[in-house]
Amino acid sequence: MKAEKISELTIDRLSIYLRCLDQLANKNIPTISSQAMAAEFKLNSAQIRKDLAQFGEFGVRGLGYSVENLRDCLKRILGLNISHNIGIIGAGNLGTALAEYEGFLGTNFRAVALFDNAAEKIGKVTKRGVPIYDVNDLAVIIKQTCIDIIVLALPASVAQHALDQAVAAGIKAVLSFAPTHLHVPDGVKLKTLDLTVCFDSLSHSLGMTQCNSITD
Amino acid sequence: MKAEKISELTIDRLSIYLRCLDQLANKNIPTISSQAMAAEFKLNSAQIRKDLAQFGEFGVRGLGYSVENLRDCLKRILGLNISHNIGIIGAGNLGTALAEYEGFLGTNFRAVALFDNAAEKIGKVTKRGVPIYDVNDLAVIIKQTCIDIIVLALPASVAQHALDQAVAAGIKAVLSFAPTHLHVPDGVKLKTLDLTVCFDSLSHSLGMTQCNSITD
DNA sequence: AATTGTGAATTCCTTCACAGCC
DNA sequence: GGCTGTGAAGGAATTCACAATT
Repeated sequence: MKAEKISELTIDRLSIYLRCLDQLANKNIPTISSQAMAAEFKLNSAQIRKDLAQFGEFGVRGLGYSVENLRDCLKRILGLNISHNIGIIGAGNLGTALAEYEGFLGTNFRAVALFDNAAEKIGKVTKRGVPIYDVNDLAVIIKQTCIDIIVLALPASVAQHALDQAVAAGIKAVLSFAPTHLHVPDGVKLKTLDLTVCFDSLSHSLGMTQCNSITD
Repeated sequence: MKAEKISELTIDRLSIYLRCLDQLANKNIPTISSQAMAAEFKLNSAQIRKDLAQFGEFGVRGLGYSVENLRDCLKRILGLNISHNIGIIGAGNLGTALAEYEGFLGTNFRAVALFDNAAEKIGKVTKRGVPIYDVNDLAVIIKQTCIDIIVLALPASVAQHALDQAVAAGIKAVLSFAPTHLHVPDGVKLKTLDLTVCFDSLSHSLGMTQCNSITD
């Protein structure tokens, strides 16, 4: 195991590998080689080995990897051995949908709070029982309910302000859906899922196919 | 302008540049240099120039770029001169939220249809009036309503099947929220927004800060 | 004088290929 | 024999630095 800085791309792939291993475990496959895994899930075997090797020597030469063991190791590396409570700022359509998101079921992520500034929303709960708090109480609720991940599901214009409040309250991990560039201090991890960029990119690809016929 | 293959990263940045230019246009700034733009929006000026240069010579040496002109050019490159109708497969929390997504307002993307297989949902409309169709009628509705972009907002287990149906109906651009690897034929553009990977990555970053104190 | 567009340099990521090990 | 872990090679993306241009 090296002390080098590990790239974001590697971390994202660990999550993919873990998903693959979960499927293998469900099929009661005890052991798998990087090549077999690469073939089954359309990956590159060298990359799997390189990625894993950055965290230790999990494999056995001549045999491959123990599915169960590797799964446990990846879970620990990804911090999935402990539960995470998620707070979502912005109780609009997207924020509420995320609070109810079925994809959290069976994982150890749990949406425990929504925050908004609209008086008519504050105090209510979602269908599944996630309470909506006043965003002014952000810091208090974060502490009370042990929130360690904040999701920003609000307009770009107010995203930085909400982010600053979350950071001031001690939050170190943020997922933003706001289509804008945000600034965070060192030590705070920010991921941005920019739907505008996604759709623009799809729009571009559609234009490409047209250009072939128009020859502009 | 070169005929080289343009990277996805470049396209995604064009979308960012366009957003910046929109802001500059709002401030009635007629002209901007790559350096000024880089400084204002925390970008790299050389990268801006390289990205743009792949599509033509939009700037004037000594002066910079015309905000209005560059904006129009980027819109055309990104295919934003024409409107796009979006169909969303999966009328669950996420799918419905996307159909109502405020971020589409003021753009030329419009969610025009939801698809589901749950009898109790089919035939209804969302608050903003997006109709929910039977997913079996996918091909017909795609043609009728001129849908050119499909969003997959359904469980991983059924995503590939739905995708295949959309592709069979002639769809060339797909955004998937399903946390699974999907296969598309050549000529079809697929973007995957994997929330599982995002949260796992955030979880990992939280673990890192702990390691500093525990020194494991 | 100022700024673009771009070759060269650099950094980062992926893939290859094989020594070392089981 | 088969597979891992890894140095080396190859490729891709970013950044530098400057000649060309207005």
